[in-house]
Amino acid sequence: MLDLRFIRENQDLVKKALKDRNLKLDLDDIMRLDEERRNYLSEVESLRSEKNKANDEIGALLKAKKDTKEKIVSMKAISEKTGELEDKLSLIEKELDQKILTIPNIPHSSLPVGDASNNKIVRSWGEEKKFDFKPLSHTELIQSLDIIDLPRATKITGSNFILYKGLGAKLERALINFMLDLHTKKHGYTEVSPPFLVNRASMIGTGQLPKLEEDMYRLKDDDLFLIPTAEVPVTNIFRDEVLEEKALPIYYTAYTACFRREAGSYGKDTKGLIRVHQFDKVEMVKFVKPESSYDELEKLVADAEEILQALGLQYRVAMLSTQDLSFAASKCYDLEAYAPGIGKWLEVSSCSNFESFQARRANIKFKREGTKKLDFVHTLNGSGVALARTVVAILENYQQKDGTVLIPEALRPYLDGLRTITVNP
RNA sequence: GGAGAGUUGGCAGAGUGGUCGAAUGCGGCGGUCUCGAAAACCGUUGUCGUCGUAAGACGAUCGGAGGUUCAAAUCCUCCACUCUCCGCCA
Repeated sequence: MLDLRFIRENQDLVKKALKDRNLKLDLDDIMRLDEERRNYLSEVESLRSEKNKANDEIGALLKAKKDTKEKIVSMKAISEKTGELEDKLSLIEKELDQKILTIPNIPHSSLPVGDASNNKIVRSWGEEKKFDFKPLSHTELIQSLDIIDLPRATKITGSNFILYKGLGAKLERALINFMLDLHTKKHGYTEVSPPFLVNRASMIGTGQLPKLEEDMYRLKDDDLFLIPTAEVPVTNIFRDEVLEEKALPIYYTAYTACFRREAGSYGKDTKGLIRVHQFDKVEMVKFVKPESSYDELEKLVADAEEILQALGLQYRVAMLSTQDLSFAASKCYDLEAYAPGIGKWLEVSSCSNFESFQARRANIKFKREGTKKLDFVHTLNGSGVALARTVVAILENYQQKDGTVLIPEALRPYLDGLRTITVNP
């Protein structure tokens, strides 16, 4: 969330952000509410002050063994009046708190303004694979190789779930290990393995709630949520904590399954592995000082890109436009790998700087050395990378004329040196 | 799942209805002493908010949310978490 005082003092900036994001949100209404709140607050606070004084006086009278009757009567009156105003104030505060949580982050000034068609391709890597045969789509490949069984996954759970089999399952595990190894050994991340279920406070902390509740799997009896991304548990590691300046930056990487209801997206990418309710992902999360967060974003993107490069997958990097940017982010790059079988660019990574937006919600601060000052950290995260779609890209890019799939060299050490995916026995 | 005990400032730990934002100890910071350091002594030491140019004044905060009361760290209810015992269990 944004700081209320910041909003108050920078209303034009916030209004521009809302406009650039194409959001209809009545900021004036929120500002009116804030003014009302502050008016009530002053009144309540001065009454409380009176009340505190009266209370002290009663204490003094009691100690001196004098009569307190009169004082108690007058304090009762103050108390009643205070109570009434406090009730009104708390209603206003509740409404205001809710509304503030619906204000998105301010897009960074470098972003293209407009809808997704304005996303800017900032660079590309690799070349389109040439085939001397007609490349198959991943849906055909997983069937013929018998490495992923979608009908049975649907039987077990429902549509858009995945059952990996044999080399399919091994490929998945190899990818996870390969990515974690690269990030921990080469990029300086510490591996963490967090819970896959989180509470409401964590979901609010990273910004999934209150806005996206219907997109989340929720366990009603416990009011817990299945994580849509490791970003949620990992960022919340430091919720309500004050970090030491010298501890920053902190780099974490985590493998988790990710669960998404994808409510309202029926009919879109419903076949195959592109849009599924559960997928594996290796995520990178950073906690950094504000002054370095944009440099850290570039490094984060490079870390994700290196995964795709090592896998030999053609990809491009898109800087998201203001309307394509997620609620909590101020700047985001998407990595899109090319899938020649279906002829599509697949979003396999999303790397964002949230500045202090999440840190403010989750209350993650750090103490600057030599000062008493507490500052919010900046948080970033990026997929490094998301798996189901990466599997699609690998299968479609590395397929051979005989219907087998070559295994990218970087993965072979994780697959006992195996070179090719052939039909599952 | 059942029974019991807890949750207080950076930490330890007192406080069971009224000058309690909270004793005391440790730690941190500043100072005295010292060539320097240690020890000792003195002082200081949370966070958030409102008003204010500022100095500052005031308010909130004793796990969270409600309630009782003129008044709550203290009493009551619910919830979360921690510990002990029992049950179940990968």
